Amino acid sequence: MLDPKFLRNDLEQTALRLASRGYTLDVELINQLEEKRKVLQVTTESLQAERNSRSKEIGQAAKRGEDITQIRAEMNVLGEDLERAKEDFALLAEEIKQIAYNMPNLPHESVPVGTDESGNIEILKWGEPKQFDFDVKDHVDLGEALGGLDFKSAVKISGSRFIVMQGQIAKLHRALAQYMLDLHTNHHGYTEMYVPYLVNADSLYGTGQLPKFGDDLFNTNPATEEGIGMSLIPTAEVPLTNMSRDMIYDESDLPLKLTAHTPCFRSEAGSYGRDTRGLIRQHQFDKVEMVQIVHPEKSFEALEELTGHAEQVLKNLGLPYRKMVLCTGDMGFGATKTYDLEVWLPAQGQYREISSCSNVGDFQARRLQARFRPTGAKKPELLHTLNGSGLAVGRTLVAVLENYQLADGRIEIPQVLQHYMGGLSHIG
RNA sequence: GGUGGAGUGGCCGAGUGGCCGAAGGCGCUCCCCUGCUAAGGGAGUAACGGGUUUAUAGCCUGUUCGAGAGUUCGAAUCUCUCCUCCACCGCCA
Repeated sequence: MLDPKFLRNDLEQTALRLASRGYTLDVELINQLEEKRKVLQVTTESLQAERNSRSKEIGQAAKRGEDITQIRAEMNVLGEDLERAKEDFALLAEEIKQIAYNMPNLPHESVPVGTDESGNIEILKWGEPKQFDFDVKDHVDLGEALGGLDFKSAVKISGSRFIVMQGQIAKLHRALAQYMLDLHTNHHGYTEMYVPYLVNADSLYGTGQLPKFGDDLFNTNPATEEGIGMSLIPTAEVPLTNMSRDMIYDESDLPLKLTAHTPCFRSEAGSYGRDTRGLIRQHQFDKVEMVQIVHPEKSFEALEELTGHAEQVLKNLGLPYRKMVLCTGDMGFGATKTYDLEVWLPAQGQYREISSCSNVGDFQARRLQARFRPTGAKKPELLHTLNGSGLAVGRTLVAVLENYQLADGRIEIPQVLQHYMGGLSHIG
């Protein structure tokens, strides 16, 4: 959620910046609503103030033994007026809130302007795509031939966009997650977390999945804003970032750097027909997530650092990748700036997203009421939150299978993983 | 799942209809006293929102005592629903 003050003071400017990411802000409508809001709120509150003070008088009069039937009759009338004003105000406030909740974050000045992914800009390329002297197979063929990827069983058990892994491939998948977690905790300063996979609606509002992106979630019954139902996490960003909800940290506690390995569940509504083959787009996939909760002045610095941590995983695995800065039109809802890391997939002959690292600024923190008290200061201030995949485990498995395949269909195991595979150097 | 108890400020804890945004204590900040340490004395110390304003200063004002709804001129206090925690019983990885 944006600072409501933007809606009052910097409306034109805000509209302009939102337009760069394809969001049209109805300036005139908001001006009208704000005008009404101001009047309604002031009248409501002054009625309230009058009732408060006169109710106090009644108490004192009653204590002195005076007759209060007259004044109580007046208060009944005032009460009705107040009731009406309150209702009108609540209605209007709700309308404004809906607009506010559905407005995306403002992009940072350094973000290139564009309408879709074609406007993203490559920042760097790391590693050379390997030249194969045989016809490369994709991860589906490789995994099935090795008996490690079982799409048929997954369809039987659950449906499409699920996977059953078996044997050494299942172990390799686990090794990847393990390795990432160890790297981030031992070398990058993150605290390992184990978190719930089912979360309540408050948490989803906090990180911005609700109200706008409810269709992407898997829910338990009845699962609505007010309901008791819970949702499966679409990313560990939700539980990790919500750690800071309703908290006031000491400045000396910052930054908080959290990481967790969790499954992620996404309904993928609206992506029918896209990436139907293989592990690229699944309803359930594992991810090692990094979250940082930082001082507002440090968040862009932290974004560079956090992205670097994700890059380090790719480097250590020897997987060629490129780093993209997303343009205004392709960024996620809450992001002020996002780097995507794309790994080279030889079978597709292209780079595919494997990590997305965003500085969310105070956008989530405002909803979360995630604050800190600057040393020596009285007033708490909003924190900034960041999140990034470090990395998506399933897609990393894809990348390892495809990049490390040998002519005979075996898979070489990257150096850093061999220790996690009991010293094994090859699969198959 | 059953029965009983409880949720109040950074923390502990009082408070059964108006004098309560809330006693007292701890903690914290500032000041005084003290040769050092320890002890002592005094003052201050919730968050969020609206209006006014150059102002995150001041002033006016609203909301918040687990959440929501209700009763009432008036609710931390009474009623209902829900959530959470604690104890015991049952069940269980």
